[in-house]
Amino acid sequence: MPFYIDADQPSVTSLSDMRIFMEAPELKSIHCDECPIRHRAVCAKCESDELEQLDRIKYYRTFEAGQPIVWAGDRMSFVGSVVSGYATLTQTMEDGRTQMVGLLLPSDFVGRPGRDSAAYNISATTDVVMCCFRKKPFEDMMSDTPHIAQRLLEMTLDELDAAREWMLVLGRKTAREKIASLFAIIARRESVLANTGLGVKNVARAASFDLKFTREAMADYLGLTIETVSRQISALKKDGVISLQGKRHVIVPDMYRLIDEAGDDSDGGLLV
Amino acid sequence: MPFYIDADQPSVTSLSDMRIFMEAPELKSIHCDECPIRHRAVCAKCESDELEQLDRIKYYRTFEAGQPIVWAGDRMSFVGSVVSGYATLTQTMEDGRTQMVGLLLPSDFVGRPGRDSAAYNISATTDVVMCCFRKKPFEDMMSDTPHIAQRLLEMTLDELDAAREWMLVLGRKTAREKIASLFAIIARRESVLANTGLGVKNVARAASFDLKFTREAMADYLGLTIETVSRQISALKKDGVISLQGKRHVIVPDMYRLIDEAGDDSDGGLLV
DNA sequence: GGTAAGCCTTGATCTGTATCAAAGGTCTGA
DNA sequence: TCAGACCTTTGATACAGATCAAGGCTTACC
Repeated sequence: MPFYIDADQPSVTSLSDMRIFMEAPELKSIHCDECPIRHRAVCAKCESDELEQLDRIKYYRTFEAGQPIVWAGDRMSFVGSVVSGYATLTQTMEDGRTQMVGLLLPSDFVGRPGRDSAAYNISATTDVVMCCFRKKPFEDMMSDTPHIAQRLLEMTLDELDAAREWMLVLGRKTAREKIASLFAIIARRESVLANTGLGVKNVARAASFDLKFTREAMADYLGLTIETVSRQISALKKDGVISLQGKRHVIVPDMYRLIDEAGDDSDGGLLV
Repeated sequence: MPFYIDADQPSVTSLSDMRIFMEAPELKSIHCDECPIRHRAVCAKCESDELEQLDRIKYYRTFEAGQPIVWAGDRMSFVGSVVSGYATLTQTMEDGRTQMVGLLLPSDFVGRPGRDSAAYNISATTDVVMCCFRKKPFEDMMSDTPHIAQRLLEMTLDELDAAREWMLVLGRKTAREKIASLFAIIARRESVLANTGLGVKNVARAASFDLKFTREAMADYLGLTIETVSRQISALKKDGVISLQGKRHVIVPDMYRLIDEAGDDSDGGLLV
């Protein structure tokens, strides 16, 4: 199948970055220096000798959209970074209720050093390329070189903050606020300036993005049903907070309005 | 006011541990070797020379039950560990809706190295003793000695797991399951064997604990109202899942039953 | 002993979201 | 071109939990 080209994520993985993977089926050949996530992933603080060492123990794997990467409880022989694409962490109850508990974007880390079975289901939402390290050599490197552990700590603290923001969304926000919050988060992370024909004055307030999620994935993210997700999206559209091109492309004419709908007191700082 | 004696937490801070603090108003005099959280806090992996170094930069602070420790947005000049008592992290929306996003028990770490304002409200639920380090010297030590950062990484990863479990509770569980989940978590962490008169055979399944929280705090933890919390506790009592001594002491005759009510597929392993 | 302030419980009613149901789009493959 | 699968939307109805309201219990203080 053709490789998924994510034209809406120019800052993260540009088209030319992706070509490296598309045109090199032998993925192992990409050197860390040329890696699109080099400066944001777990390797961000590594010196060039450390990078060499990582380079030797790494290998690439690809996962097709919709496919599981690991199941909760499975033995995990590797850890690694998402190079391109989206993946999700989900928890499931016996009766099938499921809750998404993590969202993995390019540069995010997968797996927990020191634990050998997965705690959550991980699955690919879009096609995903991962840079993997066998667990043992990676853990050895971690205890030798502090740069990896330092970066991992920073990243984990950021994830914890994100999880706590999300807890407020799950516990206290209405369905409409939940949808607005989700859109605000996505827009913050990967919006492109929207050409909405609103004129120069409003360009800075506008944004647009492709929704990588089905209604079901959004429902699992927000603790809602797909029907409620659908209704609230329709309502936001009717009220002019967003507009849609097709079912998956969202245009936000005024980010401040969207953030207001999300009920966040964290203000326009989001747009910086 | 007299120091709060937490007789239900023998494994964490024994009565005699507490006397150290009660009888020594000049708290600074306690040496790390005698510290009740020495082997579980951020200092757990430190060698004796590192401990000496920490000893020199630490100081103790106490907070009364109900008092704020820091407000979100405030400048935070210190980081530290909870030595005894309970504290909570909460987020608040403009209109007053609040969600608890973290629970701080003895040995838990407060503050984020590298950030200088608090992201959440932190307040003391019971009387709290904290072991504090001024931020700058602590950060300097962190970059010199890997043991602190290593331990902090472990602890942060554990907190992230707890936050994700909590997200499932908030997003997908019913009110009754939420209460049962909360009780199961508390019981797991600090239950004492209950003398419920059920006979030897059932002792291992039984547990009891003091609720340190008001109904309001539980509601903020679980994303419910106080009325719903109250009703669900009454219902669990009526159904024999728990019984109460006064309003705050909970007896669980059968932990398996409680865990079943919580809807967790994570099974009896919790009791180990 | 009386009263005020907190906290908790319980009842009545309302409402936001889930559930049940049907139908419209879009894409794929025969 | 059609059938089938999947995703999405929309309507009707049900229900869990919120909201509004009242009263009980405990503790503190005058």
